Amino acid sequence: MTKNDASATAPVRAKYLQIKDSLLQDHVEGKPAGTALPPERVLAQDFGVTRVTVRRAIDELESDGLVYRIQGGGTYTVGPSIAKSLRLTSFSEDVRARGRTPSSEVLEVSQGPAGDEVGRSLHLSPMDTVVTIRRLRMADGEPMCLEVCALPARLAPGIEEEDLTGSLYAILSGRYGLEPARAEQVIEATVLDEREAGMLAVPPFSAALRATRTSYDTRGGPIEFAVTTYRADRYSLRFAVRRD
Amino acid sequence: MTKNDASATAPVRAKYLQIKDSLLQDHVEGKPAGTALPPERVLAQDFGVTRVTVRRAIDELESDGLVYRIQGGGTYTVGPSIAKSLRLTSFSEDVRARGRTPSSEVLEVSQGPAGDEVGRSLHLSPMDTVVTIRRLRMADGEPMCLEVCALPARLAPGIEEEDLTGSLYAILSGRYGLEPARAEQVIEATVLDEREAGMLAVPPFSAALRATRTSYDTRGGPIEFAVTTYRADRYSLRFAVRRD
DNA sequence: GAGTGGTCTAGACCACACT
DNA sequence: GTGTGGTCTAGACCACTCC
Repeated sequence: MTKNDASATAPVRAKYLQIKDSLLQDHVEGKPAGTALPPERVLAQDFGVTRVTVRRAIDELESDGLVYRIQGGGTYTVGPSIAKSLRLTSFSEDVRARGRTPSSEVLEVSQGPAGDEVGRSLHLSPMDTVVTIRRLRMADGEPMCLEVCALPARLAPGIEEEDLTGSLYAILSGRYGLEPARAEQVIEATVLDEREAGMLAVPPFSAALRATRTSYDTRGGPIEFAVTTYRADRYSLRFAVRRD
Repeated sequence: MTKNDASATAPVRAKYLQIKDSLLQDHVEGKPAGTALPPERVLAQDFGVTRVTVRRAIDELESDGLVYRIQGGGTYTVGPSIAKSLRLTSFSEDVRARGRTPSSEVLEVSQGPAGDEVGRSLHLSPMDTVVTIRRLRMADGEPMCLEVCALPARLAPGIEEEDLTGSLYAILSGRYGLEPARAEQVIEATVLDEREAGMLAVPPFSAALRATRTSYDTRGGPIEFAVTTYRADRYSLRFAVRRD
């Protein structure tokens, strides 16, 4: 038996994550802003763990921007309006989390040399081969963003034959054992040209958010370089920051 | 004596933060990407602390996007190109951190009713009085962003008489004892109108990043609602995300 | 198997808020 | 003073990587 009582085959889920989920359900979700959580010492007793473990769970909630702590005062909920945190999620996951249905139109799948920028980002030589996938991504059939994604061809041989209308992360994980673990991301503002605006069904020269992301797998190697252009009228980035 | 050997008057700096700084200096800054840090157990011995404390320091570096960990493998630097994290910083601090000199032109200081959006954000009634400060902010004399900031008049009486060309956070902290501790922030893309573009010295209809921020002090109350419009050609947001 | 990071325990003391 | 969150210790075992 493992240290957790999860069923034999299920992967072990850390206690602090279980406690996080439990706190989320019992003391955060649906609560008005400013609702106090029970003291850490009480929670520790309730859950039968040490205070360190409870704190770990609350650390997670805090960095998700869901609660805040006041030293000597207590821990309080932030309220229902502020939610979405900065996790590495795929477009498909993102859209589903908002209760909508993701779909994609594949505009282009090609192979070719990485070139300068992509090569540098993926730790490849500019002449190494990458697979480039260009997609228009939609939520409930409404265009949301344009995505151009480059993968080292060596890491995902034969990916051109896959159904690329769904989650790329699911394919990378399922077929190639590549698990995205972290990413570096740059967010910029840009103006759409006529072609882009047409595909996104907005007036030309509309504003857009551009996210340029390099994803790394659990072993630390780069596996994806993607540039995603989001409609400014449908997408914004919301997060909590702390001062320290 | 306190638990730290800091000089008597200096505020105590937590060990894990001291260790973070030390690691930053000795094993991160200036190191090529992929450089391994010493094992946590070794660092613990070197610093004369437990492994938990060392881990805490490395947790910070990791959430700053400066290093990444591979279970069973080690801890490695991300490299020099990726840096800036998501801390709550003022424009002045931000610009200085980039080695440039901040300045501001105060365009307007006024008092009036909060109105709907501002009132809601600051937990005030729409009729409560707020001080509105509109500034053009510059780095080395070059216009970088337009900022409109609203404060509850009750919290900062007489702030109109202060010199507002510098850091607002410094005034809030120094004169009013208000210490911003956390904030909620929304990032959007927008297009500048002629007036805004003129002030920022860019062509009309250029793209811009708009950050809408509500800041809270250490006691949990909202103290500032600010909308900042950044030139897209001078500002981008760079950060690391994890999958979990 | 040896070494690494990931999680957890059972305490302790400090700093701060509230009354 | 009492209660809260913030930091720290000195261990332990687990999961994973690399050889």
